[in-house]
Amino acid sequence: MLDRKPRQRVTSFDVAEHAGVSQSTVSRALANSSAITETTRARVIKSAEALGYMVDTRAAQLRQGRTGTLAVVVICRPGEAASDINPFYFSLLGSVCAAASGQGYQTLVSFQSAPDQLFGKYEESGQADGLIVIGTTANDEAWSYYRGLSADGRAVAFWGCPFDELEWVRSDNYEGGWIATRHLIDAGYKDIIHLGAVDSPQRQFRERYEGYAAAMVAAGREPRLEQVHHEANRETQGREAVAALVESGARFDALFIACDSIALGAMEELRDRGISVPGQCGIVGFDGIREGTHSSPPLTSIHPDFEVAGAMLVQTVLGETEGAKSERRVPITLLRRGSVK
Amino acid sequence: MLDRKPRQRVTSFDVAEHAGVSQSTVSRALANSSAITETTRARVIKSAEALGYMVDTRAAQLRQGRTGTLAVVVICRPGEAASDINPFYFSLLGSVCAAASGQGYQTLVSFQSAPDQLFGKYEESGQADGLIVIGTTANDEAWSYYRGLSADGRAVAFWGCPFDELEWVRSDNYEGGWIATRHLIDAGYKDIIHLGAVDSPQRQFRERYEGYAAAMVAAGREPRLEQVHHEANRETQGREAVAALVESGARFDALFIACDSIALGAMEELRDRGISVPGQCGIVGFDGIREGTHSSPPLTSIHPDFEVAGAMLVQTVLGETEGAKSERRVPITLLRRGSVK
DNA sequence: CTGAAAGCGCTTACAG
DNA sequence: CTGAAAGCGCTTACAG
Repeated sequence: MLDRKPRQRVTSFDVAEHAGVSQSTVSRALANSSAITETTRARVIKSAEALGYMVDTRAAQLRQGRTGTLAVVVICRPGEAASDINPFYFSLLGSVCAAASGQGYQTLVSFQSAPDQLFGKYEESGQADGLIVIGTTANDEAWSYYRGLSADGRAVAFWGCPFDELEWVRSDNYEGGWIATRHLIDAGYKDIIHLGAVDSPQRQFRERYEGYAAAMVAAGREPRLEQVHHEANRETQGREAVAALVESGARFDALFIACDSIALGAMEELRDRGISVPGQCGIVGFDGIREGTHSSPPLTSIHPDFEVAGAMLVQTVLGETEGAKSERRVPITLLRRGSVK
Repeated sequence: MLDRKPRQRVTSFDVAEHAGVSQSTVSRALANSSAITETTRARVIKSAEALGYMVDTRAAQLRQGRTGTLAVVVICRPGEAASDINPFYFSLLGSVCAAASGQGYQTLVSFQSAPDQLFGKYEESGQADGLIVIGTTANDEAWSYYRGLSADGRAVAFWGCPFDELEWVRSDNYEGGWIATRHLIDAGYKDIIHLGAVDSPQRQFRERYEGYAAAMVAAGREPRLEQVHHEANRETQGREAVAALVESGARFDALFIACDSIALGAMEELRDRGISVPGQCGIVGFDGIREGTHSSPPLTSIHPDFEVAGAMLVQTVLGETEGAKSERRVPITLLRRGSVK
C-alpha cells in the first residue's frame, strides 16, 4: 500500500500561496502565535483545511530541537516472544503510553531481548527526548547496557530495575507486603509463610518480604521465608516451592506470595495435593493480574495503581519529579477476591 | 531529567572536521555507500566513535522523505483505561511491534478511545509511513473515522475491523469454528450449541459461527445459536447467555463459545449452577488467552499464531501482500487444555 | 503585525 | 573517490 500512494506533500508554502500570505505567517498562524491577527489566522486556517495541510511534525521538531517523543523499551527474556510477556507489564505499557499522551508526547515502543540488538540511544539519534525502560525479567546484558546509558547522563526512567542508583519508579512493595500479611492475620490464619526471594535481582521481591516480615514481627510472630528458584518460569517456581514446603513437613495455613504468577502455580500445586484454598490455606499474591480473576478460587492480591505508575514514569523521565526516589512509589490496594477466608 | 542534560549535539560536521574529510563523505561513509574507500570509511567510523556521534534519524529521514516508522493505534472502548485492555490485543500489539522491528520499522503506539481525540493522520504530519489499527471493541466513531482515512488512499491495515472493504487481517475464524466443533463432536458430545453473535460488528464472530454451523451440518446435526447481548462486558455476556440457555430448558452438553472472555464468564455461570465442565458440558473458546490457563478447568480454545498475525499486519500496511484478502488469514491451532473430556 | 532569510542535520544530485 | 551546494519542511531571530 505504501507505494500505491501518489499523495504529493502539501507544504506551508502551498498554504501561503493559497491564502496570499508569506510562509512564515502560515507557520505562526497555525502555531497560534499571538503576533497574528485573528482575521489572518482565520484565512490561513481556511486555506490549510482546503488543501488538507498538516504541519510536518518531523521538520518542525528538527528545527525546534526536540522530538516530542518518549521511547519506551520493554526488556524481555532472551527468546521470549513479544506477545508472550506477563500481562502485568503490558498493562503498565498501556498506562505509560496513555500518560505520555496526556503530557503531549508520542511513544515509540520496542521490545528488546537479544544482547546484540539492544538499542537505547534515542536521544543522540534524535528519535526521542527521553527513555522509559520496563524490565519484565532478569536479563543481565540488557540491564547493564541500560545502566550504562543512564550513567552517561541520559534521561532514563526505570521500572523493575535491579540497581538502586538509577532513576526508578516502584510499587509500594513494603506497604503491600504489610497489608497482605495483616489481611491474612486478621482473617485468623496462624502460620503464615512468605514464598519469594530476598536475593533476587528483582529488588521488589525483597521489599515485599520486608513488609511481610515487619507485619509478622509487629504481631509477635516469626517471619518465615520459602525461597523460590529462579531457573524455572514463575508458575513452576510456585509449584516447586509449595512442593518443597509440603515435603519439608513445615506447618503453614497461609502464604503471602511475591507475585501472582508464582501464586497461580502455587495454587495449582496445592490443589493437586488436596489442600483447599482458602479453607486449609489462605493465599495473597502481588500484582493483581487479570488471570487471578478466573483461577479457582480467584486470587486475592495486592494491586498497584497503573495510572499512577504510568504517570510517575513519564514525570520521572521528564524530570518533573522533585524530591527523593522514595517518593516515586506507586500506591497499592488490597484486591479481595477469593483466596482468603 | 531532560533539563539536566547539557549534552551538546555532535553533528556530521564535527565528525568531518575530526576525520579531516568533508561532511558529505561522513554521511556516505556511515551510510555504507560503495563510493567510499574502506580506508576513508574506517577513519570516519573511528572519528564517529571517538566523538560519540550518531546519525540524526529525524534529519536523515526528513531529507529522504520517509519516516521508517509505522503508527499503531489501539482502539479502546470509550472510558476504558489503556491498562485494562483485553490481553489478547496486548499480545497482538507486541507481535506487531516485533514484526515491524524485524522489517526495520519503529513503532509509534497510541491508545485511542474518545471521539474528539482520534488521530490517524500520521502520514501527512510526517510521523509514520503507514498505520496499523487494532480494534479491541465496538467504537462507532473510531471505526468510521479510520474507515474514512483508509478510503482516502492512506496506508492503513486493520485488525478487528467491522468493514469488509478495508485492508484487514483476521484469524482463520471459519476454520477455527470448524475445528472447535469437530473436537467436541469427536469427544462424544451430542448437543453442541454455539454461544456468540451473527449480527455483531465484530465480523469475526459471524465467521466463527459459520465454521461451527458447517461442521455441524457435515456431521448431520443441526446448528443451534444462543446469542449474547452486546450491552454488558464479555464475561457478563457469557454468564447471561448460559443463564438464558439453562432457563429456556434447552438440552445441551457442549458449548463452542465465540471468545475466551465470554467463555470464562460462561464457565463461572455453569459452575454456579452445578453443571460440571467438562463432564456435563464441554467447552471450547476462541483466542487462547492466558487467563484460560488458570480457570478451572483450564479452557480449551482456538489459538491464532500471533507472530504470523503481527507479520501479516506489517506486510499489509507495507503493501507487500499480493493476492486477495482471503489470503490474509492468520492460521489457528486447537489448544487442548481441560474443558473438553 | 508581517515578510525575507537563516538554519535544524542530514542525503544526494552535480562536478571534478 | 571526494567535495561544495542544494534542499527536505519547518521555526524563529531580525527587520520593517
